[in-house]
Order: sequence, then structure tokens, then C-alpha cells
Amino acid sequence: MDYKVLADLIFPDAKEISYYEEKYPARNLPEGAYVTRFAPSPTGFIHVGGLFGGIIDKKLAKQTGGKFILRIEDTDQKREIENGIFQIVNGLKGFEVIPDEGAISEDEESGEYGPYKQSERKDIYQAYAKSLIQKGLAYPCFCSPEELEEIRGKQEQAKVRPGYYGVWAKCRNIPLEEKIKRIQNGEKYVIRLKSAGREDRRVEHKDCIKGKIEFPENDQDAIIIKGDGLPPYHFAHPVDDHLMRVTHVIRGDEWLPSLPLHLELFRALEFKLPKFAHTATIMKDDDGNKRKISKRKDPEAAVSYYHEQGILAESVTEYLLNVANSNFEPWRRGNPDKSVDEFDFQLNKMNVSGAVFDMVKLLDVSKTIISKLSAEEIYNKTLEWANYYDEELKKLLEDNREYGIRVLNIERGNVKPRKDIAKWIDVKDIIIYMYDDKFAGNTEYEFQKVNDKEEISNIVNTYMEKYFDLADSKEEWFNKIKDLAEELGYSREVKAYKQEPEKFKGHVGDVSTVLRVVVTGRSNTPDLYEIMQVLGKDSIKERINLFFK
RNA sequence: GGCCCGUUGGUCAAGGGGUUAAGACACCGCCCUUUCACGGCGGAAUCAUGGGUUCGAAUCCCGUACGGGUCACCA
Repeated sequence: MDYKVLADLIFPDAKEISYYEEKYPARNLPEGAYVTRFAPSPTGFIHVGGLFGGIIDKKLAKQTGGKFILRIEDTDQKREIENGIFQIVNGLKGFEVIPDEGAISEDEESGEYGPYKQSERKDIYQAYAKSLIQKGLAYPCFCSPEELEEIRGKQEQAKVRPGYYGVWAKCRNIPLEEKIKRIQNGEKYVIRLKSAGREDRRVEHKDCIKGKIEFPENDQDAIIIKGDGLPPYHFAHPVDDHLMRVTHVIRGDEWLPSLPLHLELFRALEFKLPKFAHTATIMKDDDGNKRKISKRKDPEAAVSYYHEQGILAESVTEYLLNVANSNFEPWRRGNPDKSVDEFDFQLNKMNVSGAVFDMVKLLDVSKTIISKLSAEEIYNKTLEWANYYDEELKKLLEDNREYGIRVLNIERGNVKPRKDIAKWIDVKDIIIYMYDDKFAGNTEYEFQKVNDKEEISNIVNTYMEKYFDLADSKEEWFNKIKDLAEELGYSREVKAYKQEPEKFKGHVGDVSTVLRVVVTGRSNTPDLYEIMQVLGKDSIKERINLFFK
């Protein structure tokens, strides 16, 4: 009796593996092309760490003329959530991480190397598991969870490594006949690898990011087919990446400890080894301590956060790209208008240890990107955001598109555009005082140095009577403010005041601040001349009346 | 605890035997300036630690400390 009988008994319907080898032939791609894959489980929203990996996968495939695959790792059906695939696909799409092949929606996919949902690849995994059983490299294990628990307890007591290996691998040496009998009797079982590894031997591995690493060999008889007939990650990974002809496995470095197992599996299955790149985890500063950024504690860990805040996907991408390859930033400075696609990304430039996620820096990237946008683009994007998150803002913008654009165009489009918007959620506060209806209820005025009501009215009234004219150019306008200042006993220039403060009540800036505050309610705003131009005569007069009411 | 990986300013980091140890964000100061931003100039601030190798160490080797990851019929 040989292993074939056992293999046929366990997987009677499995195809020969040669069938799959032919069905999924080597890809016809240019020399040096990367085939990468992002393989999340449909357990919820995408995590920034996942996005980070996805961006790298996509970038590398694109810049080498390769393929980027989206594979769904749904072999753990307990953890799956409804709409999981939709969330992944949609989440990635928002960041332009669009796969060349793989899952498209809950039940659609594209590409010749599918299915791309692991739950639909059961037959394939079983065929390969069968081949291992046939070669005597895998066997059925009848241990129940309780027995496994018991073994672990003993191991803890004996202070030895936990796991299913060596003498602890009870089912490994059950005679073939007995195995067959027990299966025929309907006993439950899983399939385990019969590890050929030894803990006292070392395996070497050259990682694209981490460089040379050494481990003890794997000697665990890991499960390759679970009780439900599906494989765990460790077995799905070699089978899928081999059959999908993946050249570069890029994944988080939390996988490093199981690499010896994967290496053994690739060898046992006689697969060509892909290149591995283990990326460092994105961390979070938690009161001076570093820890893995977490879905539970950190809202910014969820990709949906950026949509909610109105942070441009582009900003997140550029920030993350810079974390991945820190030479991105100098490149961007040198090539401010080039597409990210032109940046030459290098795996080996990635840092080996985890970077702390820096929201302040991300927001700075975002400000710079937004500062290059036209008022119209900002208008459109803000409105799009407001559509989801801010009814009031949406209405404000929609009611008068032209006015909205004029407001957003203040101090924009010139050589040194404003850099004051980092996220769309900020926009409302920046523009709201430009809307008469909203300003009508204003009661707070942030006056600075000149606070006396009589003096304020003196400045405002004199201005309106003698100097107010919207037809003025900016220069004329400002000269008039200076004339006004002088007339009322303020210096025309700030410098003059600073040199001899006792000679003046204040300086031209104090005067313009009064006008600014009466018109806008605020002491800090963009250029007052432009604001007045946009508001127009009636609005300005109305605002002045409002102040004196 | 075992196994693996790491440690350059507050953060991201360049640098791989000889450097005044880049740059960016943040911070501080000055300048520009009608306010705020922007921009310009400048400043403070880093090689975890102890040994070795070497004429010379951030860089190579060993130890220590600290940080992180991982030890499932999860991925």
C-alpha cells in the first residue's frame, strides 16, 4: 500500500497538478517586469498599512511593465464581513490603486489567472495538497482542538517550544493502514505538512528590503488544509503566488517569522521561489512610545478617514510614497509638475524599520498640492466633498457657483498662492464670512489694538465718506488707506511708527485692521482689497450697518 | 520566554571607514509685509550604550539596554 491510496481516499476528485500548471502558463511579459499582488482579507475597511503596500505593488508593476493583482484572501470565513470586497475595491480605487487583474466586485473579476477569491480555489489547493500526500510529504492529522490544547499544555510545562513538531506530532507516525481506516470510519481530520526541517539547521534568505536574514529551519508540521477543506494562509500563499506567476511577494514584515515555513512549502511543492520584500510596519506615536498604528485606537488608520476629512487621495499617496522612498520628496521638489508615475521607485531604498505616521507632515504635503490647484478645481472638489459631509456648505457653494469660485480665488493663481487649505473640512471656516446670509448673525469682532468704539466708527465713517471706491486699483486703494491713516493721526508706514511711536496713534496696519474686522469679523484674513472687490459695495455697506446696529 | 528585526535631531531621513553629519516637516528668531498665510535668511537639535578592530568608526565586529514583530484549523 502506498501514499497514493491515501491521497485518492482523501481527495478522490482532485485534478492532477499538471492540469493547473498548463492552465496558468508563465506570463509573457518584458524582461524585468514585476508581477505583484495585494491580498487583503475582506474583514473591514482598508488600513493605511494595506494602502501603503497596495501603492507599492501598483507602482512597481506599472513602472516595470508588469501586472498588479488584487487577490481576496477569504479562507477564514468566520471573519468575513458583508460588502468586504466592495470596501476593498472601492477603497483602493479612491487612491488610484487599480488592479490589472483580480477582484472587481463581490462576484466579478478579470484576468486569466483566476479565480482570485481564495474561497473559489478550493479544488486547486486540494490538488496540490493531494500531490504532497502522494509524495509522502503531507498527512492527515486527527487531533482535535482539545488534544492540541493538551499538547500545548504539556509543552508549556516542559518549557519547550509550543507547536506540532517532532515527537509532539502525534499523527505523523500513524501507520498508513490505520490512517485509511480512521478516515473510512468518518473521523475528522486536517492535512498537515510532514516537515523535513530541523530546528538546529539554519535557512538563509535574501530579502529585497531587509537584506540577508537567517532563521532556524521550520520543523512545524503546519496545517495545509483545514477541517473545512480550505487552506490557511501559509498554504494558499505558495500555491496562489506560484500559479498566478507572481514575481515579487511584497507584504508586511509581520510575515517574516513564518517565512521558513513558506520557504519549505515552496521547496516541497517544487515551485520556483519568488522574490520577497517585507515592508516595515507604519507606527503611531503614542505619548512618546511607538506602536503599530491600529484600527481601534487611531482614526487615521482607516482609509475612510481621509475621505471624511476631505484630504486628497493624492496627498496621502505622496506622503506614503515618501515614507516608502525618502528620495521622493527631493524628486518632487525638482519636478513639481510631473506625474507620480514618473518617479522611479526602488524596493531596496525602503527603510527596514517602521516609520511613525506624521499627520502634520501629510497635511503639509496636502497644503502644497492644494495651493497649486485653481479656484475652480478647489470649488469642484470641495463641493464633491460637501455632498457627502456638509449640507450647509454644499448649499452655499451650489447656490452661486460663480461667487464661490471668486471667493476661493482670493490670493490664488498668482506666483505665491495661498497655502491655507489642507483638507476640505477646513474650507467652510475659511470662506463662510464671505456669505452675507451667514455673516448677518455675526456678533463677534476680533478687534486688535484699536478697540474703542468711537475711534472705530471714526475710522470707518471717514473711510466711507472720503475714500471708499471699489473702482480703485489695489495700489490706489492702499494709498487711500494710507491717506486715511494720516488724516486720523496714524502713520502712513509701519516703519515710521516703530521709529517714533509717540508721534502717532498707531500705524496704517491698525487702521486697515479696523476695516478688516468690521467687514469680515476677523483680524486675520486674506487680502482685504480682494475681499472687498468680491463682496461688492452693497454687501460692504450692509456689513458696516450691521456693525453699528 | 524562544525566534527574528531594528535603534542618526521632536518626526521622516541622507550618509556604508576620513563630511563643518545633507534635506524636509515641526519649533524658535529675523526679514518681507496693511492682518494672516506665503516666501527669504538664520538658529536650536541627532549618530542608544559599553567594549573591540583601525592612524582614523555614525559607518566593521562583539556584548548590553531599549523598541518592534511573531509564536492559531487568523491573515
